Amino acid sequence: MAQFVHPASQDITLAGVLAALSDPMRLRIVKSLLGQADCMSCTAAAPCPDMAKSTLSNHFRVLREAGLIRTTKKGVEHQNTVREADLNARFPGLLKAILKHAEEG
Amino acid sequence: MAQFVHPASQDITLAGVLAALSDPMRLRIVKSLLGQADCMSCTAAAPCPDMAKSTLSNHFRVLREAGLIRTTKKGVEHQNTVREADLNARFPGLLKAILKHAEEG
DNA sequence: TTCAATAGTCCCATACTTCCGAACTATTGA
DNA sequence: TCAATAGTTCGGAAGTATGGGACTATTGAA
Repeated sequence: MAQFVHPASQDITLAGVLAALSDPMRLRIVKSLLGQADCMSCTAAAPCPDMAKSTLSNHFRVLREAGLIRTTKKGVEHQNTVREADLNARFPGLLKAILKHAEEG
Repeated sequence: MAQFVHPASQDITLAGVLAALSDPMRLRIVKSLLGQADCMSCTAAAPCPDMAKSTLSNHFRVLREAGLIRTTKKGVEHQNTVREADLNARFPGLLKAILKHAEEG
């Protein structure tokens, strides 16, 4: 899946993670993804239906480049998952501590 | 001290806190402030000596408006403290979880 | 096969932020 | 009263985000 840029887990930075999650839309995307056991397509995880496709795509790119999610292509959809294990290995407890406080939904 | 804008603790938002801390310089400022028992002036907490005064001032404004620090004026200096109690009341465990991973220094 | 539909990405113009230097304010101390 | 110090505010240049439209890739149906 060389078409997507996924940083190695040791390259995930604290500032990068915080910057990625500091956008309420992206926080909601990550929360959606964690709520699902399975992968989700971009549109399925979209925080609001009226967001432009390009903007949504951009948010996913930011999350990917920050190392928060991994995207693989399956047919016409892209499957996204939170890189929970990598994140917990790099910054133990951080993701949980942040998402605990993300608004209910 | 009406000259500074300090949000009420219930107005502190998760996105605001994350955005404020997603800048490495501001993360270092907060880390410096927490390392001190006492208040610190802006320049004393400055993350690097060659940063423009206006930039530093702006970082402190962002931290203030996000509710991370409180600033009071004392003579020619401004005294800054982290609003630890407010933050812990609003988002228990968050500040600690983030700063635990901030680079050593 | 070809064609339409679907899911995302890429590109670009506009709008918003951030950074810094310079000018400004406020306080202190000589 | 004047110089020095600590920050703030302003304005322009550089960077970043947004969303519309064109583009690519895959699927499923005719």
